[in-house]
Amino acid sequence: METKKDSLYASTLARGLQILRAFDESHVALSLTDLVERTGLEKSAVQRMAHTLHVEGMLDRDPKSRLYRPSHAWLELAYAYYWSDPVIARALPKLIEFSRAWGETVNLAQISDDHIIYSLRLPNQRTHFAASVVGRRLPALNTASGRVMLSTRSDEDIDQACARWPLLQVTGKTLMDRCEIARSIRLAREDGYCITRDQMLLNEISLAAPVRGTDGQAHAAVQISISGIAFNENQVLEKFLPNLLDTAAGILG
Amino acid sequence: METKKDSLYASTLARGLQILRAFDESHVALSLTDLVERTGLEKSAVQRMAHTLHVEGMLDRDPKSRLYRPSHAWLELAYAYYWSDPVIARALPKLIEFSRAWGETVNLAQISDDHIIYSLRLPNQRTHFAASVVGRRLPALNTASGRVMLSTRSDEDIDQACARWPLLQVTGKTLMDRCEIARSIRLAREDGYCITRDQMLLNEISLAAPVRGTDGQAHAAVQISISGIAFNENQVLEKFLPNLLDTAAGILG
DNA sequence: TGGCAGTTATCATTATTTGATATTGCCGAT
DNA sequence: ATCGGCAATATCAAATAATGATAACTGCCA
Repeated sequence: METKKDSLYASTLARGLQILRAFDESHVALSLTDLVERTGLEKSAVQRMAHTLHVEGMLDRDPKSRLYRPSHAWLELAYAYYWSDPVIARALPKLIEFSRAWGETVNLAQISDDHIIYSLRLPNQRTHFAASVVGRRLPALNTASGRVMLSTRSDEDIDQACARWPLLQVTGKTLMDRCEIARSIRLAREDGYCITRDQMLLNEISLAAPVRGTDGQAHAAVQISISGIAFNENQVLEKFLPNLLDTAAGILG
Repeated sequence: METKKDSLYASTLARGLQILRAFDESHVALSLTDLVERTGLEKSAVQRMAHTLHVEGMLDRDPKSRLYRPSHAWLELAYAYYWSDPVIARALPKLIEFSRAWGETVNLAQISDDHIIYSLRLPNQRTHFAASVVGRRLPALNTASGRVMLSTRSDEDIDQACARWPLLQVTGKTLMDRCEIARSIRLAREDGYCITRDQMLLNEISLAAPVRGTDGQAHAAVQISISGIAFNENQVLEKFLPNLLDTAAGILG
């Protein structure tokens, strides 16, 4: 037990959180023994934590299979998050407007450490499930949104990020070359947008514009996903870029 | 200290959860003392819990104001929830299809005790923030979705619910008469849908259709919000009902 | 500059968690 | 039906980790 020699650190609470975080896109319902495996906690600890979380309404349980599952409370937390983030409230109407006007998928992405997280998604066509629901985290360097946000930071920040931030190969064509990525970011700085293709999904073109605060730095990015079959990059730029830039600029402007 | 004389109950974890739940739509950033007030916990306990949650990445903190706020992790939890709920995966493409075809706001609502919770929302027009973000909970009896889901249950269930479930006056016109509500539910049973007006928002017409499982009971409802200025109830029914019923029936069908 | 409210730190006390173990219950195989 | 094995529950003495009172600090505003 690696105690964080921190007298204020409540390890029981931390253990409970570990249980919550054991659930993810490929672990949707877990038994006690699954939880023991995934968290590395003692069987008894898992038993007590899961029980407590269940009593407190944070975990549902199938009485038949005895599997634990996330409860609706997890969505309520998201609701509280939405109210707490001032960017969300300003972005949502703009995104709705864009979505309505163009009938294309629009997302709001935010930086979360060295990843981006999609905090608003307005899907407009059938696509993969992961691409339509809120809360997905992806390595910032691999995404148009991440790059365009990074492009508003200092050169040192960019160099550091390109050197150290994680990469994840998602499709066969996900760009993994850090020099190329750095180049892409500098280009984004000049252009004021970033466009990618086939990075998270084959035949998907992703176009992102920065949402700048008063300091000029991007707190978020507005991103659209366009079919790479129906359009090529130039067509996407021509058709959507001006409005996307307007939409993004209007959020904190 | 009201111990739930339950030897498996980890009270420290429960206290941590209390901190999380202290945040909501009107409490978006809380100081230590705010948290003490809202949770009723000891100052020291709050200090340790908040600190732990911060270290664990569940709370962000503004170093200037020292206020705690929900972190992006709250959205990640929502992401895990989405993958865990099989209804969501089946509903999402249908809702996208409907949204695209009709250009109107569509939601998926689920029963959560005596409330409904919106688990998917595809807003298509500017509306109130609360009506566009996922995770909002409303008393089931006051909503078309709640009533139509309830209408698929037994008579006893309905009677019990009408007698005991909570009501909440939201607009000046929110129906608070339990007899009227019971009547509305029985009508919904006959009709296979439920329509309301001015209940959660003035000049909003809400139309809901049940998503039935193999047992005939509704696990969810598909609901649309239509402007009561542009349409009256009959027009809404005529224009949208058939497709809404199809959409809802197609989800678990 | 002083005072105050809120935050951070400390520590002896003790309640709570721990983790090993025992028991129970469930499901599939025979 | 019966058995066997695995997983879930319950129990309990030991000791760790949480408690809560209090004290020290900090920064803000008058």
